[in-house]
Amino acid sequence: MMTMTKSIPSFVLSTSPTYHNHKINENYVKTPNYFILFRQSSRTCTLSSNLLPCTKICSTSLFAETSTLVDMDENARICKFCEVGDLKNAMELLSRSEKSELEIETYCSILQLCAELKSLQDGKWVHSIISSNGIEVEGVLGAKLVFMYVSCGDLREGRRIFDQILNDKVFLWNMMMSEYAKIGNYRESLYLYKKMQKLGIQGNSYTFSCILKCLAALGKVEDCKRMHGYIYKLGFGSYNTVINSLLAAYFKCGEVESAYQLFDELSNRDVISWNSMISGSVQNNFSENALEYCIQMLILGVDVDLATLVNSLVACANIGNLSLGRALHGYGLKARFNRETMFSNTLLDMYSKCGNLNGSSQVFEKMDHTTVVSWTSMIAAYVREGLYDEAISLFYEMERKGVKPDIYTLTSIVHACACDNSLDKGRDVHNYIKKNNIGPSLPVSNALTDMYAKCGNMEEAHSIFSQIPVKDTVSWNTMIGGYSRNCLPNEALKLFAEMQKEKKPDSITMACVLPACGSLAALERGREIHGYGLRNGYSSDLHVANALVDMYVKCGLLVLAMLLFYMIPNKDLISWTVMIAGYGMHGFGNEAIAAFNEMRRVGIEPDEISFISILYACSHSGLLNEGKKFFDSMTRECNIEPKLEHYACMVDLLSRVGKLSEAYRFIERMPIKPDATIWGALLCGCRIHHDVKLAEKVAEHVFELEPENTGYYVLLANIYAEAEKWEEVKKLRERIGKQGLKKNPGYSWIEIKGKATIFVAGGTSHPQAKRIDSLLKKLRVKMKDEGYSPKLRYALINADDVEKEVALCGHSEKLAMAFGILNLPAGRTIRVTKNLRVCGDCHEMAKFISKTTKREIILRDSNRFHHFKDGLCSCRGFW
DNA sequence: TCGGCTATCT
Repeated sequence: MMTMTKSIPSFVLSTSPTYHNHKINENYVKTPNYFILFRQSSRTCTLSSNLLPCTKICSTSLFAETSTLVDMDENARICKFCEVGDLKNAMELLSRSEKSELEIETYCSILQLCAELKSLQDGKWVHSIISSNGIEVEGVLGAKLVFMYVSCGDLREGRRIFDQILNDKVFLWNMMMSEYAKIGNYRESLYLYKKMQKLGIQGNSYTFSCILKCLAALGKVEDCKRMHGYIYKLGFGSYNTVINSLLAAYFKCGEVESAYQLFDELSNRDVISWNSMISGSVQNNFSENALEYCIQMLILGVDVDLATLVNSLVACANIGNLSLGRALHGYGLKARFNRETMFSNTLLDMYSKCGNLNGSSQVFEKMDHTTVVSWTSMIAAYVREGLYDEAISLFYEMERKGVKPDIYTLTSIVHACACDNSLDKGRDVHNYIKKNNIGPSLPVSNALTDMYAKCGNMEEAHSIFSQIPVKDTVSWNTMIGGYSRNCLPNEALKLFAEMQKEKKPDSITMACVLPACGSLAALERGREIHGYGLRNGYSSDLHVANALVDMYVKCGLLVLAMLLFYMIPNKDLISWTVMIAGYGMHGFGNEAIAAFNEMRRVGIEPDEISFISILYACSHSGLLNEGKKFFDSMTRECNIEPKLEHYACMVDLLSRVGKLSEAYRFIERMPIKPDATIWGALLCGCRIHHDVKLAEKVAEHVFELEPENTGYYVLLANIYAEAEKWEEVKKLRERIGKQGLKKNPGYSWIEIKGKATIFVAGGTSHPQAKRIDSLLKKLRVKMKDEGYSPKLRYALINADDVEKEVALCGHSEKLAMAFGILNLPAGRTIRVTKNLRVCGDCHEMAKFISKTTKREIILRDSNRFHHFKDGLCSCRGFW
């Protein structure tokens, strides 16, 4: 029954001798050579499917003598099956064997095979046989069982046995520790290390590599340093693997200096050490240093491997060093690394990040083997250049070529749609994802949330967001930022509060939520968030610093904003733009100009947005000539084509200073079609300068372009009212009524003790309504006594003067100011925010209140800030 | 060791 059907297979001879005695050696290699050899050979020789000829395990070379093996015992036969990887027969034989005949070695042998084949089921079966045979689980057998369970992925059961057997094998301890490290349970790994020390088991180089990795992952810098000393004390200082792990640990912890010092003192550097320096520097944003190490390697003639080139190319990409990137490209070609897909992929990405799309395309086209990474990188390259359509068509081309997109591809392509602001294309991709049953993954869901938010569809964005089972920081940030960006600041703040219960906000969260505080003028909330940032070290982040300056500007604390601005060490274009706009909003045109010039002096070139800021600042301070000069310098010096926003600023500027016909001509000569805001700016000027005739002409343009915007009808109505053309006011009201339009209601709010109270015009529902009313009446009387006359024209009602006064008294900004006086301690600044522009009568009254109550009033309207102090306003009439 | 998603300004 046991016959040998073929001649002796040669592969058996190459079997590793260590295999047979089942010694667990310390440095166990997961896929031993014999196994690979076996697999390769098995293609050329067929073995008897049933039973194999066996021999005493150790005498492999005497296979020929064993053609008749009837006398072989069960143990040897099982081991022989194991040796050739035939688990099925080995298991069968094991099940049939008498328990008294089986040796520990045999169990070990079969458990080893189970581990190699990762067959948990068979392993468990062997375990149950061992138990039912009454074999005590200890020593070598225990270790083997642990090894089997851990190898098959059942760490829990492995650990249970590990704890039972009280072993002193370093290998097994190392294995347990590294398994815990693999699943990210670094604490358990460290716990085992401590236990091991207590038992007096000396670690080896593997132990230290693993422990360093865990310490680094947990950010335990001091422990890493202690370990550093300990390693040298124990004499592991000459082990490259240990020292390289130490280098990696220092880099992981951000201890760049310690890593550099260690490397400097290192006499025995191998290529891994060098590569660690390069990749560690890159990880810590020291790409320049990384490239220096790379160059040193080349100079010293150290062998450069793929990792060296890949990491160095990443460094080139990070700092945009195209020339060195090209040189490394050349080096890689000579060394024939261009066959390595990873080399080409990195290269492709490097060219793109250095702004050389052509280079990317060339690399991509020359590649013999493209992978999904190559395609994704190419797609990202197009997105980087703003070529969204190209990116999207490349995505579908890749699809047609049968390359399956992964989550990187999908996030990239969804991002492309987001940048393209194209809801339709985004939906297509979303549908593609749904149709292809690509399970929702966190990054893709985040990207989809972002895409819908960027396309302005917050309902869809929220729907995706709410369906994410376990949200990460990015999910929350995306949603909060989406609300901020889409003018839903209350939703942003609400979600931020919700987030705090589940996830720790990071610096990006701050940058996402601060604009919401700014737009609500929610100073208290903004301050709280600022404090949170200070406590967590986020406020030194440039994005956060910029967002803070902007928030304080919009909450009316210009001085604080300035202070923070000047404390930013590395101001970027956005820092300057925020500050320039801030000066502008608060009526400090000359300061804005000084800042703009200073920005250019320090070498930061303005972009179109900073030009909007400076033009806006000029118009709000009535600086006509300066504004004209900036407008001219846009094209002449900076090569920036003025857009609608810039023209709007210029029309605004001309109109405010009373150059209405010049503004009209300016609009007529515009090379692009003026929109409603352009004509609206002129209409506003007509009101300031009481030009009814021109206003009527301009208004028709506005109504044609934006018939649904009630603000413009109200503006014209005001112009008529101020000219006391009550008939026209009435006609206009009818026109609004006929079109079913409703006037955008004016409301103002004031924050007291972190709580915002909102007032609407004529509102009487507030618990303090009576007190507010009587305070306003008293102030009105006092105003008249001191020679102020109410600006009755702003009442927009054709009624007698008393009625008009009553109507004016109920304006929301007055109610909010009065509420502030009644509820804030004496001398405290009153900060009121209004959704529309401040009314002229309210403006007058605010001046008076600031004088008579000796209070500073800071009123933010939809257009700018008004600082009232001692009866004067900072806007000096330019509003 | 390569590629992705979140942030500041009119």
